[in-house]
Amino acid sequence: MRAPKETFSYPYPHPAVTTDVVVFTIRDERLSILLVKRANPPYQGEWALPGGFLAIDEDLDACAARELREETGISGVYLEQLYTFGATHRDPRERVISVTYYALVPQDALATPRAASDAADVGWHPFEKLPELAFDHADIIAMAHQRLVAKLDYSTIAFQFMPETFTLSELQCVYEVLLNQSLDKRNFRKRILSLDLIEETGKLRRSGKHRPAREYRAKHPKRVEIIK
Amino acid sequence: MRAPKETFSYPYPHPAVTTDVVVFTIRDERLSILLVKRANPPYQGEWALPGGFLAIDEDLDACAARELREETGISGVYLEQLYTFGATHRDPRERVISVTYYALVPQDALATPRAASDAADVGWHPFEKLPELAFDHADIIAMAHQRLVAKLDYSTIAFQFMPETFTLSELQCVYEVLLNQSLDKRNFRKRILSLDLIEETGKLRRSGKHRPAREYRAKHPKRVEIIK
DNA sequence: TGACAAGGTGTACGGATGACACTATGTTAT
DNA sequence: ATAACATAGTGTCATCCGTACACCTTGTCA
Repeated sequence: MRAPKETFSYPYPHPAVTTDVVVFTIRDERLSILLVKRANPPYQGEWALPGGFLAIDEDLDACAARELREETGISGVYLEQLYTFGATHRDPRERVISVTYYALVPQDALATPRAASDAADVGWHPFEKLPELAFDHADIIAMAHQRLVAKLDYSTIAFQFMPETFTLSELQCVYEVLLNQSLDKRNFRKRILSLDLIEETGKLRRSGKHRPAREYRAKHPKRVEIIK
Repeated sequence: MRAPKETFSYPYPHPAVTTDVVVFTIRDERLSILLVKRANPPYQGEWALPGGFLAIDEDLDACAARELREETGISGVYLEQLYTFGATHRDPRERVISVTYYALVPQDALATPRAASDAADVGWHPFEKLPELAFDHADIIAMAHQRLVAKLDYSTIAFQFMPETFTLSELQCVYEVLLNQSLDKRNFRKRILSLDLIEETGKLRRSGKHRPAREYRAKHPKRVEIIK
């Protein structure tokens, strides 16, 4: 991919810059994170966040989106810059600054992730039992989780986990998983509906041997608003 | 400072990494920002945020603290990473990724900033009437301000503007300036005291021809806590 | 047609929030 | 000495918001 033997020189040392992405989704009523198994050293064979080096003419956001797409096949999802990690020896090869992002993938995401060239494997891992991770990626995940949970309180970020249409029970389940506590059904519905962010599709969603539920959709599916 | 003629080569292009710092304080009951006038191109003679290139063996936080100290003489203040700006042509010289920070300086800060070698001038500018700024520094300031105001609501960050001892009226003034609205004196005192974060020094602060005020100090001056 | 399982609905209490006005005290000028 | 001044300091009440709580509805399936 890169021209061999060519080198790039600077009058003083430059660090490498990467982006890494913490990809969250909710699967089987558990918060899960997408990890790739590294095909190459360092940390060969260990699980890590999807990510990679910034191209010299590429915006940071574009790099995160590209790496996500290339390494996992996921695109078009909510993606937000998280924090920049730059401890001096976080990568054994050279000085690497990692601009980290987190992404939220709707539950249904067709994308069963596919492994890319530099990944031996790709897969979802429940947040509650993550494997050992390469680099400082465990720290990055911890910070992403903290940010995600904090944002539940004052934004509509949870909607980014929902498919195009969903039921109130499904939405409640997302909140319960993220907050790790059960919520009162009536209070939940009252609060959500008072936000005026969703509307009925008019259809019913049937699943299982019980009364079907009303189907809703977000009025502005891509928008994350600050509330209260 | 750097050895001349030495060069550093890499098999693929690396961006430069800088840190830039938005330094806030409150002066004369106005939110103000510390700017340096650039002594060298690009943007020579224009106002910019203090900041500079990351040393190859230096942590990001350390770089921000060092640049702040070198360019303005300020140290030992609250410093938090804000966001990383990396648009492809934000610096005309080469590709530059800026990891930005914001700092809060107590009102009394002895440090009348002194201009450093690569700055023609240093000075405080009221947030409400900033000059034209170099690079994308106006965007950085806008984001820092947004973050600061948001944090007022759910943390004790405002205390970082206070000197070691202060009166409740002075503290209220800080909140009023930051929120850009006046607050009810009784409700403000009730709320602040209920947080159990400050204690009386036992002394009185006299200023002007009127009743002296009780003096307080923060119980944990360096700590910023999340509240509510 | 009856058991099942989740869907869907309203009220009442308690704590927190916000509005509001007067007295206290040291300083300064006369 | 004392009176005017300017900021310090204090409590109550009404309203709103968050929370706790239980039963009927409706489609499915045996």
